[in-house]
Amino acid sequence: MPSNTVLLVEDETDIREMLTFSLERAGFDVAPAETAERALEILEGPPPALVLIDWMLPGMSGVELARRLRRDPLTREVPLLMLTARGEEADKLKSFDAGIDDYVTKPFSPRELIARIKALLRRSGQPEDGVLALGRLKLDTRGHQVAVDEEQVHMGPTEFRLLELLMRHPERAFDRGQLLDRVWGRNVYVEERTVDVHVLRLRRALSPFGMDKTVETVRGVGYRLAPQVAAG
Amino acid sequence: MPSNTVLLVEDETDIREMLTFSLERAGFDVAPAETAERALEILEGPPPALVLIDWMLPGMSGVELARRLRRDPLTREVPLLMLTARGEEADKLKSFDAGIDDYVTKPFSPRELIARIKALLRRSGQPEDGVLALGRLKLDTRGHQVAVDEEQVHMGPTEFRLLELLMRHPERAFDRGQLLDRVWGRNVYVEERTVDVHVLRLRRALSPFGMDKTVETVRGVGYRLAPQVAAG
DNA sequence: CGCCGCGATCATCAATCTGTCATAATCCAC
DNA sequence: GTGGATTATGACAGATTGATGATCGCGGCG
Repeated sequence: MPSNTVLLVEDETDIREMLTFSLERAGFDVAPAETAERALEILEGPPPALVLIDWMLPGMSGVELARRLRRDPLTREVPLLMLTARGEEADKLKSFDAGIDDYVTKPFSPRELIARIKALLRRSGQPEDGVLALGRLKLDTRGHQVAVDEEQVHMGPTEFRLLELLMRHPERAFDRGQLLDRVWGRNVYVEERTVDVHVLRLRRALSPFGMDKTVETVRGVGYRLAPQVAAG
Repeated sequence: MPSNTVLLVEDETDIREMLTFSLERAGFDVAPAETAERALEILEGPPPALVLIDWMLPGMSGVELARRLRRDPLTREVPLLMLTARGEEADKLKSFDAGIDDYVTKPFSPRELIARIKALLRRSGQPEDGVLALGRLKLDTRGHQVAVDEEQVHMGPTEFRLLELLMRHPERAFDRGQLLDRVWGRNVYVEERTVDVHVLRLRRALSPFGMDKTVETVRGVGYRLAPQVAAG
């Protein structure tokens, strides 16, 4: 992880201080800016891990600031989170149009905000929700549990995420690099062979149910869900 | 949405007191608020089972308050009932647009109001009598009592609310942040690890009945009700 | 006051999970 | 078949994460 800093752009002093407090409490370094202009100055330095922008700002608006960040190659990939008091569709659209990754509507709990930030940092990936069912396999993302024929299966967190990814893309084979990116996270340095070990562990967890062949090896490539399972 | 508390937002003192009386008589806990602003303050704590809002309020209007509640992830699912003096179509539409679940036109009889409230709670999956039953577990939201096989179980208030939340969402796993928001209330700065301690206390309270495994740990995530209990 | 019940933290211990190796198994092309 | 390449496995040491017991503080109540 590069710079653990969150650039916070918020003009209202109370909110800015409250957020600074919450963020630091959550282990982030905070670079507070009162205006978009000040934010741009700060951005002359090393890019932050994430930018948190209030929608309403004196001077340059939050949206305009967002647009600029997106135009600059140096900040193009920094996740943007918008704070807004209104939740109207137009605003949402405008924000996403400006390249916002997520937005939080006031009032929000600091905890919720932190959760969103972490989610964003973890990856600007797809949201997860619901029950994935494939053949005898059932994976509940909400309840964080896996079952074969209604019977609970225990596995570690990594194996869970691995299985989830595979079940979300049943027909597809992933090479180890892709698995590392999508299950472990982008900038995590882990030996590719480690994937093998976790696949093994996943297979072990499923084998008591005779489903150890659920995850197939694609020699020279990587792994995928077995076609008959994928077919459901 | 823990507790069988009704959040009542009504500026006219007479009506507010009358309603408070009726509601309590019907077995609800009541959190009265004179203004929308005050209501929002109350909503910093654990979410109520239902919100009853007067259409006309000084300051922020009832509709605006309703909109806010709908935007907030924590209150999005709480049933909303609007009180209005006028019954015009336009108003109705506006209310439903704001996410109101039902509305009652003044003048109304307390009996009718209570009936509507119960209907709403029933529809949103809450037991009319305030008793949640799951397997051997029985939790009375009105009497604030828990029983296993008809036998009383003693536990602290926090453990009670914790169990209530879990029983209301049997299939779901909550992370510590969510538990803090929903059981303790938002904007409450409490160490996440504190959740562990209360889970421990809840388990202790249940263990004399061999139900200490009722609350399961989901490693790396948080806690949930054990599936077999959830199914029961 | 001093006792109690309850709640929040902290320190510490225990359970599991993780990433890597080294080594055995397999597979494929020749 | 044989050899090199690719995977599967078992074993480990360290790192995380959860469980637990003890402690401190607060507000209610004799």
